[in-house]
Amino acid sequence: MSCGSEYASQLRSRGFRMTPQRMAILHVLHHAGTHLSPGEIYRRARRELPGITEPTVYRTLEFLVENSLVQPSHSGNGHFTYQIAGRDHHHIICRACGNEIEVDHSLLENLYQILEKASGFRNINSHLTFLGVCPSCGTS
Amino acid sequence: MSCGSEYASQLRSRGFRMTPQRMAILHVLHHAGTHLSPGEIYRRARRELPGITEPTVYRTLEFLVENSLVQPSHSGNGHFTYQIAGRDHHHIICRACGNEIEVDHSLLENLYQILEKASGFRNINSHLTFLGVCPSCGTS
DNA sequence: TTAGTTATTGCAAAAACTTGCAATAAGGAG
DNA sequence: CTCCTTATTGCAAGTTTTTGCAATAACTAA
Repeated sequence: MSCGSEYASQLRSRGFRMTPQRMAILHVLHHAGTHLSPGEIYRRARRELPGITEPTVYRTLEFLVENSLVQPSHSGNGHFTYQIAGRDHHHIICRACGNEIEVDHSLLENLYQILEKASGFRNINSHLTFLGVCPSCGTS
Repeated sequence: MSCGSEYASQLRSRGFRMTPQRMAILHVLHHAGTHLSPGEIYRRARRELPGITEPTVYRTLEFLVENSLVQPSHSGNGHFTYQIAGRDHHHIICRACGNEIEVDHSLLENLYQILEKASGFRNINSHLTFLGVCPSCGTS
């Protein structure tokens, strides 16, 4: 709960409220160290706050993403996975074994500028997931 | 159906079969001109093949992706969307209005090489979806 | 501290997606 | 053309995700 008040004031300053449900989910993500699926988040949050419901978890995650406290990323299979917002990074998942590594955002910064210039879009900031074949699965 | 036999032989040469269900889905995607959600594909395919079922649509899409006849991409909300495989491109979706444009893959080619060199992964070929703010929604 | 406003939650039901398994039918062999 | 093998489908039931709405409770202001 050390970080709770930090999150709380971030939300309050934008006119939102801190609730036990949001705390529980933030706590789960804060201590997970990696991204989790909504189902897994629900299961863990329930340990801290037994009454929490699934719809609340889904809505809360969406809310926290909109407020930049949580970062969504794509799992290989087309679903979202969530982690606490922090250092900007991306993922590469091995198409063969599912193994996954992080890529620092600095490698992509250049591309983002090119994209913004070419498209006219501004403020591009997606978290990306690449699929490839990892060194140990590489055949040829 | 002009293109059907083309697809059929591609599958048969790999030991798979061409079926009315696969034909219907390929036909839908071939004529859509854009990416569609599984639900929308199901609805349209049913017009061509009334008996087709939802599980078949989901399984077929996954199958066609694995065989590179269909290209999956992420919609802004975390779900998959599908289109006929063809010219390599990516998407930028406006976070505000949902408007969406295509970006040619050539802009990213450089990045892919950098990523492969930096990570040791090979054969990186994801279709990417970026989120940004489009020119007409840009405020400041 | 209390009362009021309204953001947020839980409930219930729907929609979207997945899975296992028996029945079917595509395509090759004879 | 007919039979056989087995890839593929449909069915039925499960899980996951979404939605609407009434009840609740966080925060603000007095």
